Formats: sequence, structure tokens, C-alpha cells
Amino acid sequence: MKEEDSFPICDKCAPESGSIFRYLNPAELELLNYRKDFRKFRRGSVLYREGSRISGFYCVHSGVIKVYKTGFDGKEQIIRFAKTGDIIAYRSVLSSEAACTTAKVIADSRVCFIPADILISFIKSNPVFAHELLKLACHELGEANTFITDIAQKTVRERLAEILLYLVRDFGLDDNDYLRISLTREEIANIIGTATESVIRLLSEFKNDGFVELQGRRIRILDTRALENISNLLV
Amino acid sequence: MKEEDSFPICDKCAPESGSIFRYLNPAELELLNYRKDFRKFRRGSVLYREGSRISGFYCVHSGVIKVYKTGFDGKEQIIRFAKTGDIIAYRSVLSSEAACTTAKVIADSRVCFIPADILISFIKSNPVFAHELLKLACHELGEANTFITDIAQKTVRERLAEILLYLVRDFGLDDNDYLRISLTREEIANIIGTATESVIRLLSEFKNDGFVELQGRRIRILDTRALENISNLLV
DNA sequence: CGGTACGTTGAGTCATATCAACCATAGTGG
DNA sequence: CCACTATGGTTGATATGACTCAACGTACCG
Repeated sequence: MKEEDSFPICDKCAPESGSIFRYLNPAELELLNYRKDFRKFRRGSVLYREGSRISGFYCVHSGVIKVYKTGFDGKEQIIRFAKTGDIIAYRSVLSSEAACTTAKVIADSRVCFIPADILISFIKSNPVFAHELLKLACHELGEANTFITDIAQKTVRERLAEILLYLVRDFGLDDNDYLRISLTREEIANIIGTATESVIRLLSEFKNDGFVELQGRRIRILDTRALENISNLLV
Repeated sequence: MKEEDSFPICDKCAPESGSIFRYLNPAELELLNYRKDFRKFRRGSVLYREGSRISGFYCVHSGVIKVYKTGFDGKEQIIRFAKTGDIIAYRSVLSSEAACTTAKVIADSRVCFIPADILISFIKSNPVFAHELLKLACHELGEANTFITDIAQKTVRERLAEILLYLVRDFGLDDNDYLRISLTREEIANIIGTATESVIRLLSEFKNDGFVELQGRRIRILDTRALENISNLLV
């Protein structure tokens, strides 16, 4: 059996990936392993679509998934990225609402699909798990609020610098200081809420100023300090 | 004892106001009534400030409170309003983070302050309550995501029309179709993320087009349909 | 080798921010 | 009672950041 085909066992992968399931007890983990469904998705495939009813949620084992909303004119607004250990679609499952986002694979992914009912049952049976899930949701809410403020008040230039720093924080840099996530210019634009051309212009401005280096889609971060200054990040 | 001074009992006011506490059992409600602290605040007073550690959260009995973040240049970004039955600051309590917002009274308010530990204990003892709290947080998260998309993609004009409709939905109209919430132009600007002058200009544009009528701070909604068209609201 | 998706650059336009001046109202204190 | 002040509202002029449109370059892929 090739490594890629190995079926992940959550009582092993949960603590390693730091996922929310590390708060489950052995019996619950066993149930999770029994009920979950392991799936693979290639770049570009869609896990679920805005407006659809979802019968469960996903835990990301590997890969990167973008979660976005589609605006009035069809333009996508990226809300967040999910990577190893993150769960997605839990919001819709818990609030009993239709999905308010679409999830599309950016880097080939392996995920577990978990039926909605056992999430609910874990909440009922395991108060610590419920509390941690609440912490997770509340933390995301805090981040959303910060993002609202930024997008409402900052210039595109400031937001671009900020997003680059967030990507460094969340995905890290390789040995040559290249960002470990590969996004199209359009995707970057759809995070910070601007036009693709604006991202291109500002990125090459950053390049000319010596803050970054560009090799096609790869972005090398040369001067974090300068980006921090531009972004006017509080904290 | 004047009506205004009467101490609200949550097992009465919770079901009436539709607050989250309607999911507590009698014993828990008794504990809540015993531990909570009833407080009154005048317009302009601050319940808690961004960055502070909070030892509990608030349930609004009457009045209106604005919850906002302060941006880099000191400009406030209003995140939401809390009115009768709403709870605020629960996010910070649950995520064990410092407050990421400030809460300031817009219309004289009566609130209950509830110590953090009993919120945690309710989550542990009452799975239904925990689930409902999760629903609440997840619902707010969904609204935040929608707002991010709007603010990133819509014009100021569209956002202004949209916010007027939201205010109608959340606060209603009186017998003469006046909005039941009174905001300064600056506050409206701080919701939709624009300059005060822009709000003034667009509002008087709406007035000239016959969509609204303006009497100082009071806004009369004349043509909901037109506002819906302008706002490009999905739904 | 054509096709498709992505990246880049330039030119022109427009929505919105900024700056400045002025008015209206209400509360305050002498 | 009247200046005095503070706060909020309004309007106009001006500046500019960012978007749109359009053309073209590049790279990979079947």
C-alpha cells in the first residue's frame, strides 16, 4: 500500500495535526474513525458549494483548501484557507444553515468527511470538546472582525503587505524564504478585495523596493520588517 | 419601587427577550439570577474597552450598544449592535482572549453582568445550551463573512442602502416609518467603512430620489424596494 | 501548434477621500 | 439672558487611489 493511500487514523493524526479532535476520548475517536470517510481531491475540485445543504463537515489531512463567498457580480471573496488539522463546513453544520461559502482545493488534498450527527453527539457527550469548538468559532469570529476593520479602513497597499505577512505566519517559508503557498494573482486579489491588476502593480512595486522577489507564482520574502511597517499592523 | 429600578429576573426575561438563557434549566436560571449583577449605563458610557481582560459578559435588557474596533488611525469600525436579549463580550470570555472590541452605549441601557465562570459551567452542565451558543457564534460568523464580502466588493452607495435595510430588519420602523435607531452620520459611516461626508451626500441623494426622508438624525424609509435594488442584496 | 489560463503594462476614468468653510443646535456658566 | 463652546451636519472644491478596459506577453498542455 502506497503511503498516499494509507487510511489516516484520527487517534493518531488528531494529536499530531493539532486538530480539534485531540479533545475526544478514546471511545469517541473510535466512533469517529468508524464513521468518517476518507477522500482525496485534486487542485480545482470543489468540496461543497455555497447554498447547498451539507450532511457533514471536513477535516483536512493534507493540502490546502480555499473557502470563499461569491459576490453579486460573481467575483469571489476568499474568507480563509484550510490546511492540515483545520476543519471546514462545521459552521453550516452547527448553525443548521445552508453553506454560505464554497470550498475549492488549491493544493491537492486528503480530507476526512465526517457526518453531521456525530459532531452534534460529541458536543452533547463531551463538554470539553464543546468548549474547545466554541473557542475555535470565537477565535475565528475575532479574526473576521479584525479583517472587516482592515478591509474597511486600510489601503490596498497596506492590505497586500498584511496578507503577505499572514501567509508567512500560516504557511511559512521554505529554506530560500519562498512562501509555502502558491496563489494566483487573482486569488491574492480576492483575499484583500481588489482587482488583479492592482495586486500585480503593487507586488512589482514591492519588488522594486526590495521587499520581495518574484519568480512567477512564487514569492520570496526579503524584508519582513518593511512589510510590517507598510501594513500598519497593530499587535 | 419604580419600574426602571426593578431587578429583572432572568427566568422571566430570558424567554420574553428570546435570549440564549431560555435554554437553561430552572436550577441554572436560579444560579444565574443569584450571580448576575444588574447595571445601568447612560448614552456614551463604555462597558469594556478593546485590549482589556474581561471577567464576565453582558446580557442586554434594554437599550442599544455599539460594538466596535479601533483601527490604526483611531477610526472606529462598528462590528455590530446589541439590543434586548443579545449578549456581548462572550467571545472574549470563551476564547480566553483579551477583548478585541469596545462596547459603548448608544441608547441608555440596562444590562446584566454575568461572571465568566458560570458561562463555562453552563457549557459543561448543559449540552443543549452549549449547542445553542455554538449556533449563535456560528451564525455571527456567517454574518461576518457576508459583511466582509460586501465591504470588499460593493460600492459605498450599495453598502449604505444595504445597511439601511439591515437597520430596518434589526430595529424596525415606528408608526411613521422612521427607523427606531438613532445614529450620527459618523456612526453610519463607521459601519459601512466610509467617510462621514460620503454618507451625508449619499443620504441626501437618496432623499432627492424619494427613497428616504431626513429629519435631523431621524431617517424615514419611504421606498424599501428601491433600496433593495440599489443594495444588490442576494438572499 | 493552437488553445487556455495567467501575468503584465499602459491609458483613461470615476468613485470616494480629503480639506476647508460654514451652519445649526444644545448645553454651560458667568 | 447672552456669549461661548462643543458636537454634529452640510456643502463645495480638489486630489487621487484604485478600477476598468484593452492589448500583449508568457507558459504550459494536450
